[in-house]
Amino acid sequence: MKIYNTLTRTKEDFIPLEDNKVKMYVCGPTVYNLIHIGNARPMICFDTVRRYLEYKGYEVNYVSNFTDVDDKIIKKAIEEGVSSEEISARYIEECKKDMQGMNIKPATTHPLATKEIDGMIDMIHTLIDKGYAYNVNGTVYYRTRKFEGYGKLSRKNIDDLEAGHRDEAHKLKVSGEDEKEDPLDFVLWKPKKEGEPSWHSDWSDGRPGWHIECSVMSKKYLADEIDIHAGGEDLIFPHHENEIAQSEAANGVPFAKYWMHNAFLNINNKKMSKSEGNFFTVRDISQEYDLQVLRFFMLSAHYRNPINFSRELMDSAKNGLDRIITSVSNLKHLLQNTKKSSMTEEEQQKLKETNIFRDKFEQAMEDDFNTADAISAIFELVKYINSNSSGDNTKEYIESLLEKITTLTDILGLIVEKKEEILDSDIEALILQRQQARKEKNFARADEIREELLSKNIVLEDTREGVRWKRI
RNA sequence: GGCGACAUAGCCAAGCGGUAAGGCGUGGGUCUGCAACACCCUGAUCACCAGUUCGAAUCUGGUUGUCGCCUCCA
Repeated sequence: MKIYNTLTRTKEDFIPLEDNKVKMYVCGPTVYNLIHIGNARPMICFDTVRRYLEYKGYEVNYVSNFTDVDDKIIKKAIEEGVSSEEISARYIEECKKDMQGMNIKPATTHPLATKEIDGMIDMIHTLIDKGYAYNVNGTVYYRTRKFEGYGKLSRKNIDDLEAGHRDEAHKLKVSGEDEKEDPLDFVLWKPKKEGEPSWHSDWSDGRPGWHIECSVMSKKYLADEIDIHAGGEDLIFPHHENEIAQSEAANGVPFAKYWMHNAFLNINNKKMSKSEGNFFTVRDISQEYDLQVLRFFMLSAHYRNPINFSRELMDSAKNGLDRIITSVSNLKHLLQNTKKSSMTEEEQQKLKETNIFRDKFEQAMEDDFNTADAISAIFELVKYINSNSSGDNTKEYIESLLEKITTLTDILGLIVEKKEEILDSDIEALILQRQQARKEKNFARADEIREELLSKNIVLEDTREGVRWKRI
């Protein structure tokens, strides 16, 4: 299996630190609002990575945090006149609902920054002791130049960073800037301002900087050295660069073996932002589409390529996903009509042929999780199934086909089996009435009933094996 | 200014040196009482220029264009 490692900018063979185990950390959202569809991309991509690793037999310890102390949370709390905890608790709940809709597995652990303050204080002490950090009037800074490998992930030259101050940014002097030994230094601990949540420390009553939390949670719930650290590409600098500086200086071992970063999701080729008015939450999208469509859409491109989001592309994704769902529901429908008997020789042969699609799927996933290619293998399997299954087949054969395809869709986290829904008895009666009318060639009445059911979002499809219906 | 990514049919998107996967859409056909589903058929020489090679969408150099990071941000 190959993984593109941002650290080396090459695809590398994946070799876990511990046999059959994977320690994986994914930077999670700051919970000050409903998550947006941009937040959804890393969640979906790396959930899929996890699912494939598990399919391959690895035991995955998957940790993803919620950042629940932050300027934006505090701001929102002040606006609403409630506590920061209330804001973060609310949006963690909402986030979990969205994740469920997108069929994202809960992490092994979802740590909260505010519950890990002690660990952060400990690590900051270690960094100070080792000379990598210093306290100025209650604010603790990381001594960036002291860390030799600084810039190795983002490939930034430490001197360019200073010289390259952008014009606008230059004017915005952060308060406390003058206290730093070096403009490059970043905050590990800052004193509270009036009304802000705070914790006691030797330096001041205050709160941690953003970067330290991931270093600490990764260490606590995984290990000093982990296999995979992932997140959006914008986190490469400064967030992940700083995490490396903190963790490696404190722990004395490499932080993460593989760094994975997903590209952005854009709207009309522009970065999504509130000021542009092209901002969508996952909740917005769920009003109009099943979130499975969003998941399928995200996976239809490689995770390292930027993707564009639009209604047209979502509609296209919906139609594509429906093709897979239809094929699966067709198999389930056949299952109710096949005679129970063991597979014929011909069927066994055909089943064997489907292995090429599974192999193609795996090859795609082995190559840095090429989900776009993996999906094409699923479509080829769909076509094969549609052409090689009918009411004449045995139950065992149809069941095997069903298992083949759902194994693959499960890896991508796509739910393609619709729940068995009980039809209301009067709807069932209408379907029977329509069948009777068709038998009597009273097609006008038959169409009338179909229209009536359509108005209730029930679509009927007449097949050789009887009437199939679905909700739309 | 520094660093980086990308450019493949109407749209989306694989491809990583050997003569262009897949999906959506379009048009035609088969099946069907009709419809839907499904199936068959239908489309590109890969931004441009130059080079390396027996051979390039795939490698090198250049041109043009789009985007991202360098600042909170998935």
